[in-house]
Amino acid sequence: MGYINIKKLAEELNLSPASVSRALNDSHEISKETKERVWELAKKLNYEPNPSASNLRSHKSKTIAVIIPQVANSFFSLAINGIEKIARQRDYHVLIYQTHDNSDMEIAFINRLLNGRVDGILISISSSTIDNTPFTELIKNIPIVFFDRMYDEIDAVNITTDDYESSYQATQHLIEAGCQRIAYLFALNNLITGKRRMAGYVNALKDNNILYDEQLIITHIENEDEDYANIKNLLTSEKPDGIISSIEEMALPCYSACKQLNINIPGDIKIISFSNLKTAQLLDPPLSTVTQPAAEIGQKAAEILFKMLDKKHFEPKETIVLRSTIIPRESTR
Amino acid sequence: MGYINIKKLAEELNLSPASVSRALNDSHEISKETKERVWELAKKLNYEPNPSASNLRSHKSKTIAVIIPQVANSFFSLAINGIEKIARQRDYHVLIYQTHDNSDMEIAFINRLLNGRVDGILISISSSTIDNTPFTELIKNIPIVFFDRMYDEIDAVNITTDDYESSYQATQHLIEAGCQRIAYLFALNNLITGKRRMAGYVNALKDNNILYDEQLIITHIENEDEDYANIKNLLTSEKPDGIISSIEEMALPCYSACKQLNINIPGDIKIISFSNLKTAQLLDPPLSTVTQPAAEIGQKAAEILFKMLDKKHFEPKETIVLRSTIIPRESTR
DNA sequence: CTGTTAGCGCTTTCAA
DNA sequence: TTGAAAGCGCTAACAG
Repeated sequence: MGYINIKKLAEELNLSPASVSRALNDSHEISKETKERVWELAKKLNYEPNPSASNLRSHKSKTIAVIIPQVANSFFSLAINGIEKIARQRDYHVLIYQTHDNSDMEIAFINRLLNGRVDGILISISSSTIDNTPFTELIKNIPIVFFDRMYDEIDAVNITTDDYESSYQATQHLIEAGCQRIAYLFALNNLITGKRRMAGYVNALKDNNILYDEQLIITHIENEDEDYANIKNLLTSEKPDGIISSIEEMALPCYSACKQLNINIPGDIKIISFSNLKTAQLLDPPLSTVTQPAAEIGQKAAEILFKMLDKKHFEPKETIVLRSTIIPRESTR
Repeated sequence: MGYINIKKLAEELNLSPASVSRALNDSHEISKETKERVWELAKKLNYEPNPSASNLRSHKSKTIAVIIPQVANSFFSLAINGIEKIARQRDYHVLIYQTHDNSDMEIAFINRLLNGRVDGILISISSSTIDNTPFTELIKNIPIVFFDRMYDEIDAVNITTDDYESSYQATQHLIEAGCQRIAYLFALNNLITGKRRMAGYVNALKDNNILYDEQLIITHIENEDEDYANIKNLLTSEKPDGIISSIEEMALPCYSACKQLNINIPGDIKIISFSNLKTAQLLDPPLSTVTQPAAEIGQKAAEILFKMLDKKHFEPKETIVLRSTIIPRESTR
């Protein structure tokens, strides 16, 4: 196809190309009957407007970009799901970019998107990001919504979950279950997300008069084997009776380590993790989780972005907080 | 940005826009020193070409589309991972469309993509697809590569896995483990993928002189609750001692049902499933799997598509088969 | 309500 | 090796 264009439609209908264009875009300055003649022929000939031409002229790409660390991740794939749903409702197209937690890629992607390829950007920043200065400039040039992983300091539109509160509650949950030596698997430490989760843990300990012990903190590193070794070491030398994992990716090796060391879950140690694993209840034992409303976060982020695009001006900066759900599973065993 | 365009670069450099364009595209009819002058200024001014203008004129969008049933799925998210990797190497952009297994959406998406928005399409067709006639036309209009879920009958480029062989081997594995009444959880029944997996099961039974029993087949339906009820019913009334699940989405409820019915895995029943779950070994008990090389399939599909785009003609129709891995876990218990 | 004209930013002839 | 000119298909501005 593509052979059929507005000019041909116009000839066929004895109209000017401009009128055809207006009719196709449902302009109010075209009579209803003309519109219907145009629509009928367009449909009959299977006409699809050329997006490049339209975009070049109108400066609207009907496309948004999603920049995330990784697609193959339970949270992000669900978020994309939500985003795509909203985009489709609006007849928008969705571009995907993976940073693999490399913040340079992030900046490079955005710079490549400032030329009109997309109307707006949804981003979850990489955990290696420290310097936010490039972003303070970028968000002036294109509508951006941050979701889940965002900056603390810059004035942007953010969609996030109640990281502090849910982490606090998860800790409280373990304490009420009798844990006194609760270890914390620390990740996303450059991000406000990670800091808040940590703070929830620390404050819950304090409010329960349990001493914070640095020896019980393991910080996530890139290397899987080292991570695993560190966790194993923690389990043997510190003998915690509870563990909070701030990411799914650390809870799973922790499970393996417990099995290997013959540490009984939840008898010897209780584990709760931030996780969106659909199969959590089938793990051995079922994994207690802090589950984020991932798809809803994606949807909400997309909705806010479209609101910004509709209004043709940038939204007053705001942060929307959705609530996570704590699902304890120890009892089911 | 976006304010800086070729015309401005040309003025600044005392060159014609045409020469600047040629230099930026590394044309061989431009002197090396001119190219370098252009590149230097372009970089300095952070120039990014307007993709709409470029595409409108050159009919190259540097964009591919990925049409899949669902992002939030272990196989497809890994496949996207592989696709995005190759696309980035080629400086291409990746659009994502979810069909939610609705074949009408599929056709609608493709029709919307025939207007130059993308240079090529990677597609995994929906399991509800029966009629392939729209596709026989579509694949003449744009380069398309089918991956994992494709048509049997049409002459297209396909990337797939050894569904028949791996299913045969999985069945053989259960038989060698002593199973005699092996049930089959049948899905993707409209697709050649599903048919081949079924055929592998049937032929393995035959080659081992085990009677094929229709009562042992459960066909996947959309409704989760009904699926679950059917599986439970199968377990109680037919008492199989082995189960092959042709998709992950049926193996998981099967696990739950066994637990609920106090059927011991793998003591009373052995289960193996087509699955790409990274956490398979943490399930209770560890899940024996037929694992597809998901990311590699995505990569390969993208590579072939780019080969088609490079050659500017359509690839001779071919089917590339990658091998799945069978991972038995019963022994680890 | 409809037509005419111009031009978005780029690439591609054709000519020098 | 470079420049001038045309035009991809569409829509916005201006007329009428």
